[in-house]
Amino acid sequence: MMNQDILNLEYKTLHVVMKMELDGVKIDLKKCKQTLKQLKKFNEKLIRQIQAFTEDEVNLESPPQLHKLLFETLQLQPKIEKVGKNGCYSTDKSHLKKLIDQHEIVPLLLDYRKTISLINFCKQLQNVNLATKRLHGQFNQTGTATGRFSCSKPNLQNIPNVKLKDGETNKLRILESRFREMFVPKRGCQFICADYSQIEIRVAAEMSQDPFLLKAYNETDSNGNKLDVHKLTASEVFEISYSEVTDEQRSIAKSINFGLIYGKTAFGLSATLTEITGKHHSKEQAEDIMSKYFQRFSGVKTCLDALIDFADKHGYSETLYGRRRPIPQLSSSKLSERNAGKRLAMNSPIQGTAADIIKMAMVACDEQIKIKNLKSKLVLQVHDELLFEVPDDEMVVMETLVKNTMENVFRLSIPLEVGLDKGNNWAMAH
DNA sequence: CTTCTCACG
DNA sequence: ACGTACGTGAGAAGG
Repeated sequence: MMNQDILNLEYKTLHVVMKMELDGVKIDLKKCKQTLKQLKKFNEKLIRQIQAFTEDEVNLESPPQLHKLLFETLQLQPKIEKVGKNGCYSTDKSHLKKLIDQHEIVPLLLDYRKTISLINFCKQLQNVNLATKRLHGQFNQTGTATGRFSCSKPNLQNIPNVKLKDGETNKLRILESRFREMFVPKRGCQFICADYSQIEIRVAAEMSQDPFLLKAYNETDSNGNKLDVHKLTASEVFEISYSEVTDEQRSIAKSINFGLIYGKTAFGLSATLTEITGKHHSKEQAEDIMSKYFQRFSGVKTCLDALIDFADKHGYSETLYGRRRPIPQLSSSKLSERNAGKRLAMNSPIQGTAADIIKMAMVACDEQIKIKNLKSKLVLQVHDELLFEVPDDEMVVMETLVKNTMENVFRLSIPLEVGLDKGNNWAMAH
């Protein structure tokens, strides 16, 4: 059963989405073709290098054949791993990285995978509509479990997002960084890209009313600068002063903050800690950090428990705006299923509330554009981000319109913050 | 049709 | 004891 507020929101959103799909987005086909050519060349070279290690023809797209090549022909030693359903060791990126020192073929395989993936993106982006010469993805408004959009034919919500650091020379990274540059505004226009900053953590702060989380978003440091939520978390968990937090400690705190949204366990956190620090961290060490976290952020703990209780009692979870998601897993007889249900009960209201908010923002921005008789168009939505195609003479008014509308569309006890970028392509580089 | 892998938030 | 972080779509292989 759908709540009336949500139903109204969806009806209003429908018109905005329809226009977004019909308008589509312009692609720099020249850049796309050029990149495809370079990727193909790069890919052929990798194939030659890889095939040199074996006499057999190996289909690198086949995990079973790759398993054979690595662990039988080349005798690599898998690390503490179990086999999958087809009796093979996993050969995905994270597992290959662990084997990187064992054989020079491993980095080549990683690059090969990357080029194949990027080549497919190139092919998809070339399928522009013959009449409009633009790309028209389908934004599916219904169908996801949480209220988010999905996008298909092509999926415009998973375009590589790589920002190069100064002096980066890795050729594949450079090629990968071009993909958002292929999305360009039409003549006489610029893009405005507006994204909500940490919207899910802010929703968690709102739902929990946890004093420390509220403080992170409501208060400033002694110099009047905005606080960094991950840094504040680190200072609480590691019991040090805010200014003493190291980059590594901040990065650990960040993974805790995101982890809480997903119902991460101590086991999962220990793996993340090992990855971040490069040193082994036990489950017990992770448990220590988590218990310290929930001791300090006790409001978060209470909130997550309440979300589980609510879903247990009703059989569904609910967002701040009343969107529901049934969670039948909670009444499963299998413990692992029930645990999965608990994670959904914690995550869905948070992810779903963020989805509600950006739908409201899409509607509100569309209304404002109409009221002011502007020609600016919404061209993409990527979960917490809106991309507008804006005529040059509307730039000034649109910048404030978009930011203000998005930040004020739904009032929380903490501010919603929107980051705004403009440029002549989606990468906004320079 | 299912499994694996990989891109995004 | 159980399995281990949520939500998506695309492409390829293998059955």
